[in-house]
Amino acid sequence: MASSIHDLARHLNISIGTVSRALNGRADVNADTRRRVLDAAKELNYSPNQSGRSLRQGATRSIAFMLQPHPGDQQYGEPFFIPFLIGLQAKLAEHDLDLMVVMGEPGQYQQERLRRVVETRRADAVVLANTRREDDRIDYLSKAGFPFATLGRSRSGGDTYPSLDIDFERAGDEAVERLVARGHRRIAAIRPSLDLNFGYLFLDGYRKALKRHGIEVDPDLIADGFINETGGYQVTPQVMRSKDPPTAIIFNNDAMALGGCKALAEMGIRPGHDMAVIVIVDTPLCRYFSPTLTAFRPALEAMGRRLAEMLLASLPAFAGPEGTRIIREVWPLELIARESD
Amino acid sequence: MASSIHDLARHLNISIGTVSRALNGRADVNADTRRRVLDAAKELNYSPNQSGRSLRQGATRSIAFMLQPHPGDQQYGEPFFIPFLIGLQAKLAEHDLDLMVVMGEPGQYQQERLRRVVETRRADAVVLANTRREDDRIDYLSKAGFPFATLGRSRSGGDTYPSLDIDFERAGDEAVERLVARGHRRIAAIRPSLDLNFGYLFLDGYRKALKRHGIEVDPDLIADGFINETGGYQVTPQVMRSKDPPTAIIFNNDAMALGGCKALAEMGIRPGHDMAVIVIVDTPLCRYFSPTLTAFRPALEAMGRRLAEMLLASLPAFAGPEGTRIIREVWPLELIARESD
DNA sequence: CGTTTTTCCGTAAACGTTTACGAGAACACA
DNA sequence: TGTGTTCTCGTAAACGTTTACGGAAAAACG
Repeated sequence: MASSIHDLARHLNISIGTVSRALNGRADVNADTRRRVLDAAKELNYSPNQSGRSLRQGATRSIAFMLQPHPGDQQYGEPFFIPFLIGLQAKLAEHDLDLMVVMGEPGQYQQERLRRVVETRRADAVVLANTRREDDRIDYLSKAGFPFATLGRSRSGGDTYPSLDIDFERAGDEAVERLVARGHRRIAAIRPSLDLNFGYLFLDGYRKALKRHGIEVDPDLIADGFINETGGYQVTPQVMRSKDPPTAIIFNNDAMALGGCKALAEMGIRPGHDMAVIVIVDTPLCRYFSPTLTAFRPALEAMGRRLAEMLLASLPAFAGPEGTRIIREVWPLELIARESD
Repeated sequence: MASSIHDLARHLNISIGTVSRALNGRADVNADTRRRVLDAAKELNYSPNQSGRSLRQGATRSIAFMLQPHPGDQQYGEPFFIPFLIGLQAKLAEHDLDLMVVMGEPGQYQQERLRRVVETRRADAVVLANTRREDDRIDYLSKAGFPFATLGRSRSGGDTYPSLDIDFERAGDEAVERLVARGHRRIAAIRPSLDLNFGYLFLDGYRKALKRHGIEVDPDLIADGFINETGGYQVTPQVMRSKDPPTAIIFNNDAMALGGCKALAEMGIRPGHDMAVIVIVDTPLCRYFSPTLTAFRPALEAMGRRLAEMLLASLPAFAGPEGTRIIREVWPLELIARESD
């Protein structure tokens, strides 16, 4: 069924070496011979077997994308990652690279799946998502000398790998800026309690902007919750119990915002009327919720394409003449003004 | 860096054949030798190179999942496929199989990507999504003798491959049943205009239930639109212009329902008050929209796991002693009653 | 025409596995 | 002791490529 390079060579009465060179565009093959080989390849419907190539060249031409569920949950933060994945895959496809999706199992030792990919050499590089502040996957890959890039910054591993992140600090800053401009002084911040770096970055921006406006940072208005709807629902009443309650809340996650709005509704507080709400990192849900939620939106698909480029630029096999470059970028978000603030 | 089976054999002073047999659990190796091999493998951190295995065994141990964008659009129907993908990947991982995600490019010849995977033998089998009524990908794979399974039924290819689908016919029937029970007689049906099989199945169930209740099927109440929000927005006014307008609408797609509700709102018609709305195939958006949308929900993650099992059962290399079985299943949906009807 | 260079191609090794085959050693049995 | 059986392991081929090397033929050059 599957024709091999031997079949092709036999059919043309030439050696497999020449066939291979012809197909791979090498210079030392006669123009006429090359044409005959290419024609015959089309006729016999020949494509080189990837396993054979991989073995010989020591490269699989596939990139693994690893998603890690949040501990204690089976959520991966999907609505966020899908557009990113689409962009990533599109750019990789341009380079004839395949994308393998690896998901850590909820509640299992996370590195298991990653190790398997790395040790059995199933992929040439890895893209990590859900980056933690301290991320043992990064430590492992660094130590193993395995190429990788991350979506999100981490403290682990130094500046030795490409990374692409959203400017959460600036988003936190701008959110405060916008609310202050609309007259708010009591602004709460609700973020995930996990060791996710963006929660810290967001809060840095939030604090910075408050200070710039001479507003005291009130610890009672800052709360951490689990990064899903339930988390937002549970933690929002906490900031409302402050002796001087907020008039605005910035949520660092869409799901938490939805849960938070539910909690507010139960307290008789209407987001968009009695309470300004801003979400950092927009997802489709923000657009359809009632009231529609003002949110900061990243260009996720473009980011997927960009991170693929950055990863490729760091791989010796793909890097251009200027050699291997480690690039790190932080992208701004776009404010989508809606009804909730 | 990467240790090979040769390193391991040299280290133990035995042949690579014995090492391989020991690692693969073959019977003809001394128990003591096997222990020494396994220990040394752990010590030297050895894992077999997948490219080598693939080449020798003629199997890559990876399955490709192909998503196809709707023509003229760059949408893949993501919110629907993600839970499915999670289940699929989880079950495949249990069998040490990798998942490769292949996305057709919008506006490009769709089979291109698929051919590449098949011809270069990058995967052992394919799972198709977005199945069309007549699907040339199915024709291609059948003709090529390449193993595959589909999410969704198709007319192409006969009963020669495993498939798993939602019972759209029954959902259409039940939706009508529910609306009739609530007193509705003028019930509209809005479905995608593309050659997607579920649109036809849904309509069959819709018609069947109407007839059972002696309600005439009014062509003015049936409309096709593009399968996204804009499509729903554009086509909904069409059924409202009927001389005897509907009091209920069943949408065959979540995005179309959202667009439809927007159109209704602009006409001063409030879903859930002046108009009953039911959606077939629930997504998270239905839960957060206002009003929340009554919808039929499939068990997508379980379906992903199930289709993986069905595919594996059809593969000679994985099929049990009873041989290769082709299984086709149609799963029911669960009605999630909310505010909109 | 002799020499050097270039063009083109075949040979064979290598990538890391798995596995069919066969052989030596140990054992059982008469 | 001789014969047959069972365990255990080494040898070597094979999977389908790519590529270093060398050599024959052709072209270029003096």
